[in-house]
Amino acid sequence: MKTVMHSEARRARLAAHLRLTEFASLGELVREAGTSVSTLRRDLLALESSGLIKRTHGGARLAVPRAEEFTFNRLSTANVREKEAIAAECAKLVGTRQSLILDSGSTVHQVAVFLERKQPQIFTNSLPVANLFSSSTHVEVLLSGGTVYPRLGVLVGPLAERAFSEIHADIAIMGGSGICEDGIFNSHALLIGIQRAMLAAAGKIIFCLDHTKFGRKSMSRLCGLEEIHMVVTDRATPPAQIEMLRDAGVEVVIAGEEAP
Amino acid sequence: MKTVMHSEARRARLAAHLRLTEFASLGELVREAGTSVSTLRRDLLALESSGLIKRTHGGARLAVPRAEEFTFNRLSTANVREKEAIAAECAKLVGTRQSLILDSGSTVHQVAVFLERKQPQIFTNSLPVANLFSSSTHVEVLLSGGTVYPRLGVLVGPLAERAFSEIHADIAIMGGSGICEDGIFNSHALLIGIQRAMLAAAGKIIFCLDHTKFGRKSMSRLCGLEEIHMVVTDRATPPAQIEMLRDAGVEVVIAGEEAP
DNA sequence: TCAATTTCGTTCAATTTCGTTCATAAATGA
DNA sequence: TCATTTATGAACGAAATTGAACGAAATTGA
Repeated sequence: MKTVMHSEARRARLAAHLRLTEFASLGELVREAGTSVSTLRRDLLALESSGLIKRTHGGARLAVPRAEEFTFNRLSTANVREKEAIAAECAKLVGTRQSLILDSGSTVHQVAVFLERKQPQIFTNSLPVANLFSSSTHVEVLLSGGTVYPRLGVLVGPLAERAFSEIHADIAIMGGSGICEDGIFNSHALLIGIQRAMLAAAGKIIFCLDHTKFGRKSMSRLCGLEEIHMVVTDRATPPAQIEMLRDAGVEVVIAGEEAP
Repeated sequence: MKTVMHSEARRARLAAHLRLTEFASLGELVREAGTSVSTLRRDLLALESSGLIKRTHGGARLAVPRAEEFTFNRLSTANVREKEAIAAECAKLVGTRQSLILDSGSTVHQVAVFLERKQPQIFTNSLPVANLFSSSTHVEVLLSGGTVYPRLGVLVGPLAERAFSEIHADIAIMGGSGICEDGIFNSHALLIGIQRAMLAAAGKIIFCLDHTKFGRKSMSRLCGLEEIHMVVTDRATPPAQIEMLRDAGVEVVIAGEEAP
């Protein structure tokens, strides 16, 4: 798989990534391009002189910002660092051209950012995710219908729920607001029905939950631990909690733990 | 399979590979063609002089990148003035708290911009329209499901079609690419089915069509003039065309005619 | 404000790729 | 059959790309 990518292809890929994310850090772009920092800098220079992007300290951003869309603002989301690590790790679990169900929520949205190269087929009720790929030809996005929930850009209601009850996907990548030995919880009661339909429609269920979600319950219980297959979290999660999950038969992946 | 391929066949194969991958490195192309680097270079030279591809350092890329079929941003900037006038006029036809079906397309998108104060309930298959009301609590947006059509951000497919067949709205605000005495036409065959469902679901049907659309037919016929109730257009539309519409029983509103 | 860290831009050596030339093999036509 | 044309593969110097190093500039945190 040691294919050397050449400048044209690399730059196209970088441009695509930036169109997707609006802004990207150096490290992110280095990972995306698979080259050294020097080369990446030269690429960014070229893309900048072509007017496509603007370079910034520590990264680059799209020259012409995308139209106002539902999109998760980096600054407005908490624990960006951890969520990015979790997202990158979770994306590694996805194979090429698999069909995925993507939950709404900021962590899962982050996962989507890393998914383009996997050329997945995505089912989602998240407008931000749909917007992310609206200009990508490599990713097929099927949006459930539903009423747009203001500010979050999540599609809710019976239309959304029914859409998921009529499909099947290889993997569901989910989020939640709390996890403990009693199961997984979510704070939006409106979403519970939809999430249950998502769980029922997927062959494999992965939850992305940062350490702040552990040991917490919130309003509505979504499902028990026995219904899920895998949890991706960060290093700050207490070992006892991880032990508890593994005892319950849940596979746990910890982002940022080196294992070459 | 170790047949000596003739240059023609080889080049066709290379072209096909590039059409598929957009970019390809030398090594990749050598594998594809099964020749030495020298011969491959000569092939690429020939393909380049035929205008099909562009050679790059380390490989080659397609001369005309695919998937850039139509970016209606540029096309629409030409008639922005007219479209805005039409949109403003069309928005005046909408009452407070009515339920609306909004077609995809740039003109109808413009109408949506003027609709917020009417506090409408909107059914649409247009991602840009949904995004427009991202922070508005006055507008309720119900998005049809469907596959996201790249670049345009339109939801298409059976899910979208079915969504509209199950609802009813006071008014449908529609767009098209051509209108003449035979009816209304649209260039995207994918959308025809959805638009028909929209028409069937609305009590009143308004088409927004600037003067460039008159007297034109395009690929697919959407409906006859007897099925629609109103057309909003601009002052540059020939009077004969307007007369024709009125004779057919269609109410015509001309944007920018009244003195305020 | 100052110190520590990160990022930037430049230079330089190493590698890869390009274009040209040359020799050989196959195909064509007399 | 032989000469001529065409296609192919290899070789080699020139040019471009790449990755690392290092001092300068900017950012961050106290």
